[in-house]
Amino acid sequence: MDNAIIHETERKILEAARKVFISKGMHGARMQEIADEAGINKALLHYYFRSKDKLFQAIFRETFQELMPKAMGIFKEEGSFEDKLRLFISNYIDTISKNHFLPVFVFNEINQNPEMLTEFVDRLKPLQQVLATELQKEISTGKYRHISPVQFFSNIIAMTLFPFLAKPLLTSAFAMGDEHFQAFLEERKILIPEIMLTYLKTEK
Amino acid sequence: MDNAIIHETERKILEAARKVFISKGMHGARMQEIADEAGINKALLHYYFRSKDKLFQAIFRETFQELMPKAMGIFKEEGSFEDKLRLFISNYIDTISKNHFLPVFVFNEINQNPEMLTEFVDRLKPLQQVLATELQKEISTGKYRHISPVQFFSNIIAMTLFPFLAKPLLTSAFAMGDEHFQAFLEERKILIPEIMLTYLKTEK
DNA sequence: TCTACTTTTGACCATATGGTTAAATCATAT
DNA sequence: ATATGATTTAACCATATGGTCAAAAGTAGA
Repeated sequence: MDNAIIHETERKILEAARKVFISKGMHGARMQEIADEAGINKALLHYYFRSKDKLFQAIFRETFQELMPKAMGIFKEEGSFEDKLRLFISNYIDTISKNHFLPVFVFNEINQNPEMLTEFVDRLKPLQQVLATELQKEISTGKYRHISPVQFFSNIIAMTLFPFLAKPLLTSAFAMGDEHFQAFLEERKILIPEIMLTYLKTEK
Repeated sequence: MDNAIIHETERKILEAARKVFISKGMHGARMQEIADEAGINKALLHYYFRSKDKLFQAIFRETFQELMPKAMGIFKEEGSFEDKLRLFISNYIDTISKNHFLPVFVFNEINQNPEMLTEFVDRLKPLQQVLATELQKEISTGKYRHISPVQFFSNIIAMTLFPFLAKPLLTSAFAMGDEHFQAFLEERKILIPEIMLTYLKTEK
């Protein structure tokens, strides 16, 4: 068996595990269901990944990275802070749109097992750094009023991710169909930056 | 046994179940652990609540109500929209502060089992109604620029709840201790209304 | 005190579940 | 073709888990 096919099985497992773990969570997921979903024997799961826990770790690592905003690339480019912010939010909404359930899954698992984070803390710093620097640059030129990086970051991410976290609630409370929800997301690509930038550019 | 003591047992069970369910989730929770936590026999759980599912329903109903913002009271009072908004956000932050883990728990369980919502949809409408009416009133007098109720609602709730959903992430990424996190929350009681009101009051 | 009723418990059951193992199948190099 | 090593499977295993049951303990009225 050549490498392509070896990895084929592993890929099928990861794909299936991802699907099941994300929709049922670590505890709700069943090894048998993952095996069925992957179309293989349950023992094969243990052949490739020693235990449920190890398999889960693999999936969690993957999904955690996906959820982390890819801001570095954008903010290191040329261009105005405003344009970069708009692009970042728009991209982020598009990314998560392809995986509506990522935010709930990741936030839930993190809350149930915060130690998992230690592994990622270092990888979080650069992102936070870049954002803080860029923001500070604008503030110190007097273009924007002062706001701490945590507050700024929290507001942007909060407004961007919330629709996905609360999707069932929103669609049921506001009687939205799927198309309506999509339009709602599109509108937010404009609205979120508009809200934050209006605040930043208004004299206190 | 008089009523007070009868209900004592039931209360102990609900208290224990709440604690365990909220920290481990429906699937992660164990009936034995709930019994231990309540200091009673496991069979008693089934005597008072027929099954794990029934017990969970009881807890979920309770916690869901707690998470739902108590905006009705505030917005039906006299006073300016702005004051009511500020009061609402401040109260909401204080409420959830006493139960940091409520949002993750509720959002996660809803996502894993959205049918649970059907029971609550009706109870959601009045809140949504009141908020929409109050907001529309301000918009139509020209005081505020136009924004749809869903968008307004989403932004407020998003910014208010996000710190609780992402607490482990925020505290680790921004190296916050518990006191720092508390101060961060306090600051948001001012910041969130300020951001939204600045946006609403700025000409497009 | 005796009786009827509710509450509480220890022991138990059936099943689900993560994990193991030994054998079978497959691929490949000699 | 055959031996060697990797991959895959069916059958098992030990344990955890939700749930039941019959008996014990507690309560209260006659």
